[in-house]
Amino acid sequence: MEYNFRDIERKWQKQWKDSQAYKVKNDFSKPKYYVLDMFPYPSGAGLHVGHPLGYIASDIFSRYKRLKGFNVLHPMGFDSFGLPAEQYALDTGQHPAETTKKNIATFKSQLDNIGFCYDWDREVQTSDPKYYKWTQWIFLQLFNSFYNRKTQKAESITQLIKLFEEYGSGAAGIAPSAFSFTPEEWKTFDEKTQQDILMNYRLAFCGYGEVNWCEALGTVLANDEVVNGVSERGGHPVVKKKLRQWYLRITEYADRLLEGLDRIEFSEAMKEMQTNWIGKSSGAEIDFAVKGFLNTKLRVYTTRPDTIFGADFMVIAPELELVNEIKSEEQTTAVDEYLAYVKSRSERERMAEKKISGVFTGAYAINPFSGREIPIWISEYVLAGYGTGAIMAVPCGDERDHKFARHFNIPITNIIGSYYNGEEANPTKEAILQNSGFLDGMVMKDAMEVAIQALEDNGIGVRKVNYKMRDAAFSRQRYWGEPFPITWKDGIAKEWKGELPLILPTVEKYGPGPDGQGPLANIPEWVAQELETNTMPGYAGSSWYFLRYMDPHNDSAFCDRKVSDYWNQVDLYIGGTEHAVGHLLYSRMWTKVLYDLGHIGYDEPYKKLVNQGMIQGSSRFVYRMILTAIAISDNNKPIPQIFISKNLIEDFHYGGQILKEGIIFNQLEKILSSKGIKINVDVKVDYYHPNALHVDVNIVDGFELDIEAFKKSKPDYANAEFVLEDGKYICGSEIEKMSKSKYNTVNPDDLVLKYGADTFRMYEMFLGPVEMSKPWDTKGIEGVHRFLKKFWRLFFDEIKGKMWTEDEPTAEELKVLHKTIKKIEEDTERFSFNTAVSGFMIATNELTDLKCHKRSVLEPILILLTPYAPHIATELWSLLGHSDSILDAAYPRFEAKYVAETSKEYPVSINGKLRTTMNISLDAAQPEVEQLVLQNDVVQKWLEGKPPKKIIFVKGKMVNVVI
RNA sequence: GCCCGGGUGGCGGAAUUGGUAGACGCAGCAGACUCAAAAUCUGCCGUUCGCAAGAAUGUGCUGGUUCGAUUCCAGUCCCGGGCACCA
Repeated sequence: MEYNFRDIERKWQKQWKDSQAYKVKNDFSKPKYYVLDMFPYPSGAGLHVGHPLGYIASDIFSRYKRLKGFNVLHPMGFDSFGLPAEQYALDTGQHPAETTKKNIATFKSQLDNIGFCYDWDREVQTSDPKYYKWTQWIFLQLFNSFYNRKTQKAESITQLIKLFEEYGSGAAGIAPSAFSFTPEEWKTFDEKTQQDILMNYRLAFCGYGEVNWCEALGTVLANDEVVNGVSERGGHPVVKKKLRQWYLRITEYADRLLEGLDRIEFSEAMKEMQTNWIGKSSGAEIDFAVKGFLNTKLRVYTTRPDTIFGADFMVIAPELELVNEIKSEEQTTAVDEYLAYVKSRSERERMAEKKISGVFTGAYAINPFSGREIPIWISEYVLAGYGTGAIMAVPCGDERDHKFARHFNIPITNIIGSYYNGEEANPTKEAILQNSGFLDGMVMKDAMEVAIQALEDNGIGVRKVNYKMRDAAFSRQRYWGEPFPITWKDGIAKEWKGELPLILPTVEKYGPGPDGQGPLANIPEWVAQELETNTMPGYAGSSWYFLRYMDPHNDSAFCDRKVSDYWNQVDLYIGGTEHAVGHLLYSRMWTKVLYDLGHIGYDEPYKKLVNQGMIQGSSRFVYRMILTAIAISDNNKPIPQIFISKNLIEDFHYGGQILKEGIIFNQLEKILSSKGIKINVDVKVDYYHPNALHVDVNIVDGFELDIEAFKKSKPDYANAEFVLEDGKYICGSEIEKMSKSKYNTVNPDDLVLKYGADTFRMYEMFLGPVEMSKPWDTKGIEGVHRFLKKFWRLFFDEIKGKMWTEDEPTAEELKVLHKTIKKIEEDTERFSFNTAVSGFMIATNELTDLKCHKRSVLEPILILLTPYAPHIATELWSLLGHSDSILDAAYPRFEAKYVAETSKEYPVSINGKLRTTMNISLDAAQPEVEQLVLQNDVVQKWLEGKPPKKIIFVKGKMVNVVI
């Protein structure tokens, strides 16, 4: 009986479905384990081999935990709202709901092919009204809450009103704002005023923000859709435009988001990225008077108030209102020109720009301590959203300021003496201050406090903690997203009074509404109800989906509290680093809000996070010659497309001269002359290089092109001709992102069909560590497939049939078994799936060599294999005569006694270089080992009769003789 | 530009805590079985020198710490991810 994977996999996938083998019950009596994948966005391109990497890892771990006796929740769903579906709708006129439905069906069938243990009854789709009902509900929780700084948590907005009624704007816990009022005044305010004030505290609030506006497309663009100031699609100009936007007040949670990192198992890199994103810093805000302006102050934020005497110029963000106010007459033209330039620049470009640019405003700030006049500049490297949007530049201490000063010939004040070499800024805190007025003679880090104190005492500055993180923009001028359950009347935002969900209406026109509004503004009935026309962004639904899986059909709550208490935090979350800051921070914040409001019992969603690396595509190229300049057709026949094999490209011409002796030329002449075409060898080609075109990697074997398949791939290529090397067409290659447009995607379906799901699963794991990015290469899959066939042969021989016996195992066989149990268990626990796969290979090779076919050895290994290759394991388990399911078998226990060793082949080094090995008892101590080693021939040869300086012996590891 | 990763044979990778670099697999080479092929099995396989024994060299690059460095430290180059409206 041979390993017929197709039948086996089909049979068991059906059996699992029919028997509901992966149904997960909310059975509170069992210990739980929650494994979560970052759910996919169901793109039209379908699943490629990069997607399942994390899913296979999580599936293996889920099945492993199940074997260990846990009630395992391992759900899957779809992040089905998003921009690409809307763009596709715009392009094709199909409704996003339709295309999304189709895409999800494709994804699901592809996922099922791989044999995942999902309980599809728990599937969630963020675009499903039954789901987004609760996204809207949570949004309203945010809308109706504020952050109480005293209690350090979210509380109801009615509580805030109570505080205002009782204590006014000065109530404890209220963040300072521009409003200041007494309880009596609050009561006299009209509704609009009250609501405007409350809007400054709501966790979901409305404000104004700048977006990339493209007039020609009538739409807002993402930063990566803007290239060099124009839209990627169409190349239309893009400018900054202020629009009313919703925001989440995530900044109030900055400290708790930082603190929470100490309680969760994320990689240090991930924690660092989040910490840097939050960007907590402490320093001071300082108000500088502006020369000639009585009531205008320039407020800067600095982390180094100790360097205030070294501030040689100020830089303010070009978009600050202040610029127009203070610019001098002579500088007006220059400033306005610069503002126009900055308006066309994306934030990304501004930050990445190496070239120094800026303009002097003509105005001067006054150093409050020395009275020195400091010129005020504008430059794109200062962004309005950071701090106050203005910095005091200290060139001797900050490299960017230093370069700026050098570039514009601004004199540099040295306040750090010999710490500054005149060439490079030095950001030290250890220097003793000079030229610094009352701070002279102090060490910088001590001067910090003194400076802040002086600022506060004189009322010109305050101590300030700042965050780089900004409040999260939470609205999109788009159609395919959750509608806000909000109505606008007389400029007041109110909770929509209907029953949730507020259904996304069907539209005829997906195009943007008037004045930069979203497509919903085109619907008269929607506008008539005064409903919000923005929709929520992609991360709304994904910020809380882990909770919905626990209780997916609950119609009266987003998740029953008893259920969320049971499943609790996600024990293991697997996903890509590209979500390091966005999604992970947002969902951490949402969890904290839900916790604060008492809806769930924990404030961190994910206990442990494992990052999967990205699988890159290995693209293949063909090289097409351009013959129009040199080919002469004597009878006006069309010139065929000619493709040159990769290593011949350079062989065609040299210095513009066609090489008549070249390999290409001979072949080319043959091909062309048969078609009545001649090459004009006298034409000089100044520049000649063939076009490199992406070719579908699926019709390339390694680097060799399948020419027939290529000809069939496009009507254009049907009559193509090829210049070959050694009879083959060799393609070029490059590692790129896996994407449909690069023709480098590989569909898992094809591999499953050819090798089976078990082979595919194990091969994806065998490629390398899950966390690491690596290029996909289908070639090696054969090896894993051969391994499974070899494993099968331990049980069945093609000719002899059944091979297993009931014999007692030998010590050697037991050693293999227990070594394998240890290896697989340890590797699985530490997510080292690639080495686990090789562990299975080693075990199979060793048992084959030992001719071991004993049930008592094979059965435990079969259980170990189940999480990795569930189909073959289940089939063999059943063939071994079991009627119960191997999915719930007892995980084998490792027993050290079977693998104990008494001696070791010690490596013996001379001066750290390995020279020989010696078998020495593991009990042997230093003196005994030294004696043995000195007697060794090889060691004696190296010693040349001299005594060794030292002998280093690490028990169980190695011996090193130092001479 | 800033933040975070990564760099080891022809290729994917292993070396878990500073202790035998290259496990396992792919590709390649030689052989067995076969009319032949497929499948399977056996052996070789970092580089250089050598018949061999062996020696030298080798984990992006330059230094350092150590009896000993792929592993730790400093610097540097290259590649990937993120930088707030792609998901």
